[in-house]
Amino acid sequence: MKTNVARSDAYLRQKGIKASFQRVSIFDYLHNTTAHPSVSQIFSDLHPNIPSLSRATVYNTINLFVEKKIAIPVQVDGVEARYDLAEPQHAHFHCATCGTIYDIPVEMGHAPKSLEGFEIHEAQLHYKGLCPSCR
Amino acid sequence: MKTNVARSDAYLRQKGIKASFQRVSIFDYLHNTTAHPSVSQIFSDLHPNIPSLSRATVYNTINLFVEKKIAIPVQVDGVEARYDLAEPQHAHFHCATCGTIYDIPVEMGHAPKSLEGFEIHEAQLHYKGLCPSCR
DNA sequence: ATTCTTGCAAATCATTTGCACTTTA
DNA sequence: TAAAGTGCAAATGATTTGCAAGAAT
Repeated sequence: MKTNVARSDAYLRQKGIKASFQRVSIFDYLHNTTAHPSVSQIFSDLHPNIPSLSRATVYNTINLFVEKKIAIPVQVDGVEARYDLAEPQHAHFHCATCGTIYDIPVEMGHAPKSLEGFEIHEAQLHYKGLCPSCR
Repeated sequence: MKTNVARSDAYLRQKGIKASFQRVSIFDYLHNTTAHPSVSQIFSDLHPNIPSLSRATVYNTINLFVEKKIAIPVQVDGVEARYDLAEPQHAHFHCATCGTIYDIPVEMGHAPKSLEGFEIHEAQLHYKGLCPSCR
């Protein structure tokens, strides 16, 4: 996985976020994984390289990213939240056996007519079942 | 709200669940609300009528219901889970302002072709935004 | 009588917060 | 050097668990 700190740095600044080393590292990490990691996973993976890193900072950063619409929380029915970069609209498939979350491209249909009168900000489509390797 | 304890009782038994007073009460409660309550809400609402009720029992019962596919957790991006009876397929709309979760009837489309090879057990469609009263 | 359920309290786990210290613009 | 970010430890809140007492079959 090639990281591009300079680009991440610029991207964050453009989003109005001060680009600290920790933030760039976390952004870069999210950019280079398809694992939809939890805060714990992010922390565990980055901690060896950034020994001073604290969980609180990961939480701070992730919450900031979500606020700025850079990342979105992926709801799985476990306890801890998992995160994805806010990329083009796609669905998620959560494998009940291995826990992997797959990105599924979809053509997001029009909202159902029953939603007239509502102002939709976000839509999430979430599947659960068995992935090809686990079935 | 008319409750029908006898019917709830029979329904639970048919699902292979021993129909204790607490379980029937909780099932009945879920049956008579559209609020998609959290465990805390269920507890607070039932506790006055069932003073001995404990939170642990509500958790036990809800988890049992989810296991038996009688109820489903509705993922909102807050902290606590909220629950819905597993009724015919519908989407949820979560109002960012008032927190209400609306049931939205939808014609669940066919799964995207990118999901070939996956075995789908559940699909959830979740909207977030402003409801008619809050926009 | 045996088995399952309940209720309480303590334990756990994810997340947030307060505050002193450090970094950065 | 003022403002913002970080890290630690303690606090909070939701959920789970261990276990003794109670209810059901």
